[in-house]
Amino acid sequence: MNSSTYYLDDIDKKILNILQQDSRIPFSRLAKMLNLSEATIYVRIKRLKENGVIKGFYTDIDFDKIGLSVVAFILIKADPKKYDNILKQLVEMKEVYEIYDVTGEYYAMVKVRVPTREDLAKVLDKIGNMDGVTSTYTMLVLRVIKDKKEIDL
Amino acid sequence: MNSSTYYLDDIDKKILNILQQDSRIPFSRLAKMLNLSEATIYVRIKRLKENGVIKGFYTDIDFDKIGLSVVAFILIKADPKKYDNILKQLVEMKEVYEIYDVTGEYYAMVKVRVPTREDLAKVLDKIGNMDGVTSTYTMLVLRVIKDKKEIDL
DNA sequence: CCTGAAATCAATTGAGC
DNA sequence: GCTCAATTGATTTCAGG
Repeated sequence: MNSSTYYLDDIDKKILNILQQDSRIPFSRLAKMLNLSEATIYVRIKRLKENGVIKGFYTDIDFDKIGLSVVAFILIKADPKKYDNILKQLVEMKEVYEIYDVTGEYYAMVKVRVPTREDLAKVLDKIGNMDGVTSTYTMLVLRVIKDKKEIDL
Repeated sequence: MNSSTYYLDDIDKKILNILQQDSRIPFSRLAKMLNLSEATIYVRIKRLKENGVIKGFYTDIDFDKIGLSVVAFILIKADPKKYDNILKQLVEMKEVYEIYDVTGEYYAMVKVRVPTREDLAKVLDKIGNMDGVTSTYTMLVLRVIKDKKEIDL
């Protein structure tokens, strides 16, 4: 619980649970499932969007199917004075999908996604050669065992 | 490029680019944006779903706003003979959102999400005490610098 | 905060090029 | 594979409890 925590009642939770699994479900079906009017569903979802609880409705694409099948996590150690600048460069890279500031001996962890291993090698070179990067550690993803995008409310 | 790679033409790519950012956009708007009939958009999206390029439509929820604000990545070293069993247990844990088999000195990387640091401590205890887990390394996420869910097609 | 009904707009189907 | 037109179904608004 923190100050920005938004209270969700049971109806909100049920709506969100369903929308997490299928954002294109018609409000009319949601209304039937929850025994409420369409107008209520409409107003609830509108409010959840306005409050920022719902950040957006996205489409999940099979990256393998479109030839982006190499995924890796890279841990980065850096000179603290140059860290901000490194982050800026990482943010700009289209192969970099996620960047986290983390505790521990490494400063940042990034997730990259590329078509081939050669592309990964290029990305590693680029990151390794950035001014201020003192070392990197790469974990190539061999298999995704679990990837749960939704939360149980 | 691998055997399961599915060919996307320019229209598919444009449709996917837009749907990635807003899965609830009306087909009628997509049709206008791409100068095509609604029926064409309809048929294209249907095919992309049937071919598995579109895996689903989901809703992105602000985890912070609902009180799930602690995120960590945990690297796990394990006895190879007991690894499969460890994975099974990790898959069952609701706090574990992602599990990857990775190359390098660690076997697996998992992403966990919990309400508080105490909850994280409990999860770490649980994983550390699983039969066959020889060591773990935890990186608490301090800040999410980038989290790009879509891909540029 | 909810519903019901009206009005507007969108998804889906099928004939035809 | 596309369009047009018709049908069905969904979203949005608003008056009223």
